[in-house]
Amino acid sequence: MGHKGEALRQRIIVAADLLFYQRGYENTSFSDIAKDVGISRGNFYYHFKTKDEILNAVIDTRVSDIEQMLNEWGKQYPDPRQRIQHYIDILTNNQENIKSHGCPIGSLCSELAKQNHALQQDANKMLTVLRDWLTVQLKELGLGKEARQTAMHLLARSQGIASITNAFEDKTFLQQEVKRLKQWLDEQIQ
Amino acid sequence: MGHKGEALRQRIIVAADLLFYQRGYENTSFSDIAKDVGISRGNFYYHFKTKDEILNAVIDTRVSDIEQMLNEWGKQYPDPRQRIQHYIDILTNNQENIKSHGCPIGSLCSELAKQNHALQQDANKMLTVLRDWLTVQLKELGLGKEARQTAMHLLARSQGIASITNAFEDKTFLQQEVKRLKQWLDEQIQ
DNA sequence: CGAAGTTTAGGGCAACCATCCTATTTACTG
DNA sequence: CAGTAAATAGGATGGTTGCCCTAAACTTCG
Repeated sequence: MGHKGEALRQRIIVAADLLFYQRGYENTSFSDIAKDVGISRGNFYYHFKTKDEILNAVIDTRVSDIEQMLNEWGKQYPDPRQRIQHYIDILTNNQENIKSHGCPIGSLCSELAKQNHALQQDANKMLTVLRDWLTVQLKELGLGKEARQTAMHLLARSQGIASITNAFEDKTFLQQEVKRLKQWLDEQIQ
Repeated sequence: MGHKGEALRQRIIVAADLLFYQRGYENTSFSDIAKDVGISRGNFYYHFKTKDEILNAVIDTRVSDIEQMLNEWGKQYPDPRQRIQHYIDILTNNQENIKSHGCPIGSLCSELAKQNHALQQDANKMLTVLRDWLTVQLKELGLGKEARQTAMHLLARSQGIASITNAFEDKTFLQQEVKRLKQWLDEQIQ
């Protein structure tokens, strides 16, 4: 297989990723993606034989993007405290998108759960990667058995903030909640 | 208009409500609802001319159900503290459904937001009714200007708990978080 | 160059969906 | 009981979707 096909494959994944986020998975058609990439449906089908296949590719990409980001933070920031703060800052850094489309992880998991989709478990990997990473960070900060539970709590808080920010289209709320969440974090790890 | 039609109309709304919750709005067809009610599509169309129309009816029903519930609590429980605890208990009381289908309010708002649906604002009413009611309760408990912000925080926490419970299909997590949320509430209003 | 493999385009198909339409049955009223 | 209105059934329609198929164009390499 030539590398030209591989490059196009990547472009398709990027376009699909964005559309799935903005419009949802079911609400995005092959034609929508093909149009965005600027190719024909036939060509699209050459690269991805089913819709599940491209969803799978999008999820895989997202998971490894997350893993890479967390890895990066591990190298850049020696203090787990700092790393977790960067996790929370994801909310602030993406507030415009969150306001318009919610959390890309949470909204996808929610949609797939509703259709009992076969790839629901794969989508959950986006969450478990974050959960496990947060657990490690919290343990490094001296938390014991409760680290995992606290990590889950952090996930839930983030999801809640994204949901309400999206529903009310209110970035101010997001900012308030981020501040509150950071205060709470400081109290947990002194 | 006879009252027979009105009764069927109600049955349609109930069936649609449930299906929208379990499968999502877009993922539910006229035929699905008609089949559940046990009527033909033609009859269905006699009662609701468009899909938006039935969504509208479902939202209206949900909103007034919520209002009625809150009203009831107002009469039954003299202490706002108690009332808010009942709000939190909604999570526990519906944990099985939340595990399988998420929060009926949050997941609908999220879906409609993704499609830029005309009724998104109407769906938000389910949230604003709760927010405003929580604000009143918190003010009665002595909170001032921060009452509204705290109410929003409560909404977000609930949404987050529902999202993660649904994604991980983990009722234990829901129970842990409810406990935590009640502890937090106690700290806010002493 | 020329053959074999890779990539692209786009027409076609069966299924599904929201909606429309018409015909029939049922309920109500004078 | 007759006639009008309400209610029900289900076929028809036009649009969209995921997916299939075939032919053409392009790449690669002996």
